[in-house]
Amino acid sequence: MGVTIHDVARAAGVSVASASRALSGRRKVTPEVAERVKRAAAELGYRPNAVAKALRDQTTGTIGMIVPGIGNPFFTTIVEAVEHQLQETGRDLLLCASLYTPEIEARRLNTLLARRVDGLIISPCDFEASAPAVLNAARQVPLVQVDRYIEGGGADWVGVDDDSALAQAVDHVVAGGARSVVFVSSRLMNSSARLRLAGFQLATARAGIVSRSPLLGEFTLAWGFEAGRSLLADGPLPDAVVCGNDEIAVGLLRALRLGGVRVPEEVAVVGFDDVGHAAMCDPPLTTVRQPVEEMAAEAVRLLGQVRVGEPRAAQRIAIAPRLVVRETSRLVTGGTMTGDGQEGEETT
Amino acid sequence: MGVTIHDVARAAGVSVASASRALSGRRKVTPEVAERVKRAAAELGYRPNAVAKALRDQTTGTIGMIVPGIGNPFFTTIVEAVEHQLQETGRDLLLCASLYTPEIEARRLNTLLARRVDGLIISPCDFEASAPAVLNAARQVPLVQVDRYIEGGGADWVGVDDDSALAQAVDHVVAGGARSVVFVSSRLMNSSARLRLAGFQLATARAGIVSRSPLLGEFTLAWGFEAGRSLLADGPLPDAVVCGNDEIAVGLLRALRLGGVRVPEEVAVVGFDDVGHAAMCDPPLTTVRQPVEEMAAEAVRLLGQVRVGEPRAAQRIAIAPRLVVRETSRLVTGGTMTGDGQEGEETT
DNA sequence: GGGGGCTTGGTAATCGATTACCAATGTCCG
DNA sequence: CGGACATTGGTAATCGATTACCAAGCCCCC
Repeated sequence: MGVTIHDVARAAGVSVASASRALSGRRKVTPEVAERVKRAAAELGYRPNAVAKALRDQTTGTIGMIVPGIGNPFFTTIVEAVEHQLQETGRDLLLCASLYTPEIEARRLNTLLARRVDGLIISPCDFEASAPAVLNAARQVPLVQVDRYIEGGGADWVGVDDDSALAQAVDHVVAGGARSVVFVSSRLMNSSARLRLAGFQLATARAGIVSRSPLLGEFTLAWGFEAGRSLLADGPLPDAVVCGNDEIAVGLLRALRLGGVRVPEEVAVVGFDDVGHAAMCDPPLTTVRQPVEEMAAEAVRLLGQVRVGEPRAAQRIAIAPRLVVRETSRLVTGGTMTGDGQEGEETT
Repeated sequence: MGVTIHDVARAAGVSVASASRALSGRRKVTPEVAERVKRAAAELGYRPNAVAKALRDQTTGTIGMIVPGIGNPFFTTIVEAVEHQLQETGRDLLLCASLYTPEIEARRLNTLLARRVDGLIISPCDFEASAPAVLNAARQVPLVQVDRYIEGGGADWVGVDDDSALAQAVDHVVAGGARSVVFVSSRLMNSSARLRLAGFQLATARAGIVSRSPLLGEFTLAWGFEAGRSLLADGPLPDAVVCGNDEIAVGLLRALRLGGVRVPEEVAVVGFDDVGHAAMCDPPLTTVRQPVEEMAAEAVRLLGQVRVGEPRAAQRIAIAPRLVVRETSRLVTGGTMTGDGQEGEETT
């Protein structure tokens, strides 16, 4: 604690200016001075104060990130990917959770702005309620939305191409012989839910398939389970169920299993995300893999392009995902695309 | 961007001192001045610069946290809990991942120290290699280890009581009739692996049980699967398998299922962590639940007690966990302790 | 030998908020 | 009415690193 560049300069017998120059190398100093300063710094254990540097330079080398919840494996994966990208450029991540609450989200935005982050990456929790705070923040600092976005298209966004995703999912089950397909997802509180439903409807229409009215609840295991039960109760089962995320799919699978329905023989099930437990549930889940690493890279890249106050059309980047076929859907192609993709990370 | 307290003072027609005082309320000003200043601040959209405040106050209101990986649900859960605790006191979390690599970990420690975090919470990735950097950091700033710790006991630690955990696991399967028990875990690279093995050995000895030699690999699904296969291959199966974490347990379950072994009828399986997918694998896993929220609260509390440079015996706080009985072990008690504990969080 | 130009070191301003210290004014009481 | 004391506002120092600006010294060539 507390050895400053003044101490280093004194120990080396030079001025603070020379010390700073010797250490940063931004202007030349005699080799001898450089040597003395560097040794003094090493001996004293000098560690430049990033706070002072930030104040002077008007840049903190810090990016703020806000996601609805870190308990959710999908967001976790994005956070991890973003952290990874930032490390490449020596920046650090200031992480916050909005707990799916617009008010908390707005507060977090404010503290991050007060901390003078160099940029913001956010997945706004609510399509409408998040809008004012997000737009306001975007006026102060480069801001990129990931996955979810706010209405109006006022800020840059990076996400998955939901149309492509749902088309792949629907085409896959149709190729497997399905003639009736149900979509089980979340109510339309956020952009993802909206886009996925739209993508599903587009894909089924194009495939000329009967799509029964979608079941919309929450992006949770519990809702998946409940939806599964109501499918069992409500008469003839569809040939396939496409889910808005993997949690729903897993809950649904469990309900079907308890109901004695065989998957994929009687009903095919497709999830969305391929994050966390999709590969290890039973049977392993066919799902659409979110291109998380690419999304993070793209978000960080975009962040570097935004110039605050310089009006510019908001960018929207949708990355095409890939369907990962496992065992909850019938394989029809000769060449399998089966992937496991479980990296097996260490725990505890 | 860039309205400072000087701007506010000028707009209100007072000095910066008065403006600061009116806004912070740390000294009295005439109601009239207070009113003028507050209105000016609101009109200009003044947002105090936290960087300048940090420089002046020598405190950033930021806690640094380093975990081996955020991809891992166990660490994610701790991060979430710590973030939650910090919010209570208005502090923010600067999050880093060491990627299970001591060198990266040391670098992250350095940048966090340079950013003058007010404290550090770390789960050191290596029992030995992490020690120098962690001890050095602990000399500069309050530091608390969570879950994993470094050799020598030189820094505070909060974690689970592994002896109690393993005793509960072993006693449970023994009560269910098991006479031979195998421990499948990670090689002893980190403290958790060491303590859990020790706890297991203590518990089996006390129960007078035959414990075959433990299988030690990694804390991964893949290793659990491999261990399960070798159990199947190596002759008579044990009555029960206790695992070092849930990933291992899930991998093992899958190997046993493929081998046609019924769980829990032929072999009982117990995991460790109860985080992520334990409740939703098939059959739902009996496991020891880590008291994550308590650990986080305790870590944050400890952080507040540490005074750097004030020599003090390192604290070690081991919180007793609770066994959550699900379906991979036989129930023997009349009153079941079955818990599900799946909160069902939103995704995407 | 002298002047132009280059190199290198030092002094002090800067970033923005806080606050120690001083000054001015008001209040109260003998 | 005068002095002691309380209250409130302002000025300037502070936190630590960077750098604009200035000055000194040196080289080179005419």
